[in-house]
Amino acid sequence: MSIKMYNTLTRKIEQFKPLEEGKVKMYVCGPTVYNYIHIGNARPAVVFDMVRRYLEYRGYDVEYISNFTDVDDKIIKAANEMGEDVKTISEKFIKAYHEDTGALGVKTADKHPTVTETMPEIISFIERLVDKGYAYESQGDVYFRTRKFDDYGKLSHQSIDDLQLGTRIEVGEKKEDPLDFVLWKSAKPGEIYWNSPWGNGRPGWHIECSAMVKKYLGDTIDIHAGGQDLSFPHHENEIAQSEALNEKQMANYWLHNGYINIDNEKMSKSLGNFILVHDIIKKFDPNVVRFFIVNAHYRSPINFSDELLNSSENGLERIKTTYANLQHRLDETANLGEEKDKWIDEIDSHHDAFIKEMDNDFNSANAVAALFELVKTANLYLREKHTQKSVLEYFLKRMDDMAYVLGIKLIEEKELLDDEIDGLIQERIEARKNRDFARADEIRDLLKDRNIILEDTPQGTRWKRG
RNA sequence: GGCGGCAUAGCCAAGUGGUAAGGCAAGGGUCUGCAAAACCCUCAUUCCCCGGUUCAAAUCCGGGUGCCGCCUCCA
Repeated sequence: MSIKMYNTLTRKIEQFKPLEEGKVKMYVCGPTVYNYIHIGNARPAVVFDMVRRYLEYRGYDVEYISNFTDVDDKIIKAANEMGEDVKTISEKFIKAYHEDTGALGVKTADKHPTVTETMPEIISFIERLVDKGYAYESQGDVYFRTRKFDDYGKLSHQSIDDLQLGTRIEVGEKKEDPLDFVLWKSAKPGEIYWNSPWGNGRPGWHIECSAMVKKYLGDTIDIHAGGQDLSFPHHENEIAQSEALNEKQMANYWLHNGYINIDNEKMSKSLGNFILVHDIIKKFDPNVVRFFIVNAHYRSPINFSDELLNSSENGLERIKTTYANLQHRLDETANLGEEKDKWIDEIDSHHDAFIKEMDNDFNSANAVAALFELVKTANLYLREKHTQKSVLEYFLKRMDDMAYVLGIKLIEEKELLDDEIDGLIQERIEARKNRDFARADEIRDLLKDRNIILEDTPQGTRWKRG
């Protein structure tokens, strides 16, 4: 068994073969940090974090890099509007990005390079493109000679001549050709700038990723990923820059995630239909948001609404309840010594299904279905009169494994109950023993008002937060 | 004008040639002191429409309809 993934470059699902056995070099385009991220920005962070987790789970050593664009027109604009400097703004939103994605269970990358700290490499990258004739200086700007790069359009499968027919490509007086794109922008008065061989200015948008990939991962990497809207022009331009300079394929596999929609339309800043992660996690457990995202295939568009989130919340609750029930039962169970039995085989079959689905282009929708099947099996097992510790532990282990890959948490931090509540629970247990059900129900209602839900099981009473 | 995606139950969503996963919601039942949780049963003779290929199509081919996206900053 091996992992397959859809490669935008070939438009096919391909067997994954890393450059180096057992290792994966992966780069994911990160955000421009001029605002809090919205759910649409969060999707690539979440789904490629899941890809990373899965590759690691399958034994790969993954080197994972994701950038922050911390200098850019939009940040300059935001800085001017807020009366702050660029650095203050970018630092603020880098911090916010880590908080928001962290809440969604996204692991920190091995390195989150910024444009500002990669400046020497960016400038040298551009210089070498100029030396090779792929770029030219024009009144303090530097442009890439798009037509000189023969493979231009290979990722988005656009013919360079069809692009010209589009009416939206700006001509620009400084360009030799309307298709040329900027590598270095000269600074306007008052703007933040760096010194360069072409005067004071700052990098264009695309060059940073080319420089960072080269610096941290090398000329050719295994996986380059990002949102679908980056495939053109961003990734196309990255390919042009990197392959023109390095004369090697930039990435073997290009992965792109689908959009998040609101009412079937792409969530975007310009439409104003975006929901900030910052805000939604005040309303829903971020764990629910994560579960919602991984519940669909990463390439499918997904609609986003409170109603759908509620549905996910209920589904996740079911999984968590089973997990808690397994743990509760574990405390009451001795190991009888019997080892191999049909339950173990059942667990294995669901785990195998999970692996098979994830192997197939990270089909987490089906992988979640496998998790639900495991939950169902666990619930059946929990109805047995006699359970074995080793089997319960194996259920928990496999649930842990799946939850790890999906990046969801199955366990709440159980804060300690205060003495009063604990006393009430004890009192109720006594009352039930004495068949004083009126008092028992009274206590249950009392606790319910305090958001403590009681469940009586043959193995005793357990509680959870509502 | 070019390139691409999608259309499956009340809702979400897999499935890309072998006879419709999974979840949410809903209804009925079992268990329970009552609940909760769980379990069982029911819930698409059918996959946007029309043709075609095939022993066999939601899946392949042709045509049509509708929605969405990229070609401009965008995850």
